[in-house]
Amino acid sequence: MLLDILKKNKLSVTDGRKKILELFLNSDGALAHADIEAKTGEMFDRVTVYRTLQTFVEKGIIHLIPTTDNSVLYALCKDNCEAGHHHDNHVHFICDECNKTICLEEVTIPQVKLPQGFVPKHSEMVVSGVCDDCK
Amino acid sequence: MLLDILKKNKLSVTDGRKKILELFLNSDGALAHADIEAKTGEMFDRVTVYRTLQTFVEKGIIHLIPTTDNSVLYALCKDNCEAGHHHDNHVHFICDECNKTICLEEVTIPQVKLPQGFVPKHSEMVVSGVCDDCK
DNA sequence: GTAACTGCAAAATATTTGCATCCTT
DNA sequence: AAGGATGCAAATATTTTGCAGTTAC
Repeated sequence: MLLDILKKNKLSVTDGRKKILELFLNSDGALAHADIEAKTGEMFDRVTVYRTLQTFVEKGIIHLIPTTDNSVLYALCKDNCEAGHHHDNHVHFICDECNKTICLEEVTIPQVKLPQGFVPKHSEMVVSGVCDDCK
Repeated sequence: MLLDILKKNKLSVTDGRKKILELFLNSDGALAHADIEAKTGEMFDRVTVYRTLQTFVEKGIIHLIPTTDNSVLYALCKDNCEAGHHHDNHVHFICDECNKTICLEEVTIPQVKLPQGFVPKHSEMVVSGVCDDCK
């Protein structure tokens, strides 16, 4: 699974990529750069983490989640994501209690009617509140 | 108008606040810290801009717009926004061409049905594509 | 062997904090 | 006059870049 993903995307298999991808596969929610750094400790250079995340985003292995603070959140894309063409049009949920960000794969972002002249290409939706675990 | 907003929020009227609020009132879209710094030049210290924006957010004069990069975008709240209780549940549009972020006041964020156990408090929706000016 | 990846150092950028001074009320 | 707001300096934090050494294929 892990190796498949890397190979399918023509990425050489390195310790850093394996470890970071594993973190995403084992996480139900989104991860920030800081989360990954915390969970990998001294294993890799901070720069490597930045570059690995960037590579994963470019290849469409992970996608970005919008936030209102100046942070960057990443979450795993599902199988049908490909480079440059993501199908991650699901709603993201941020829990105010535990602060986790969760991909609600089964909740599709609804279409909205835009004013005259606006052409939509991509939509993002973030709902915050209390998650199932914290309620 | 400008003074009313500051007074209504019990903020002392200073040059910085007047100027920055004026920028928002005259802007159809969202502004980043950098935009404001660029438009005010050497007028105020960078720190003052940070603190002013933070104050405006706390008072509910402006609100944050979610982004996928590590930037922070601010937009003016409409009249019925109050501290801690925003009514800014409208869709934001980011134009891929001119890169402007526009508040679509008239487009309300639709409700979505969440999985069992999730309690929604607040929703954000960002649509990107091509805006009316750039098409 | 070669291209790609990593670590290190350093630069560039962004944000926060403390404190003395100045301005608004 | 008093409290709040600002500017400055400096500390932190974050992200990017270049390059030399190492690793995957």
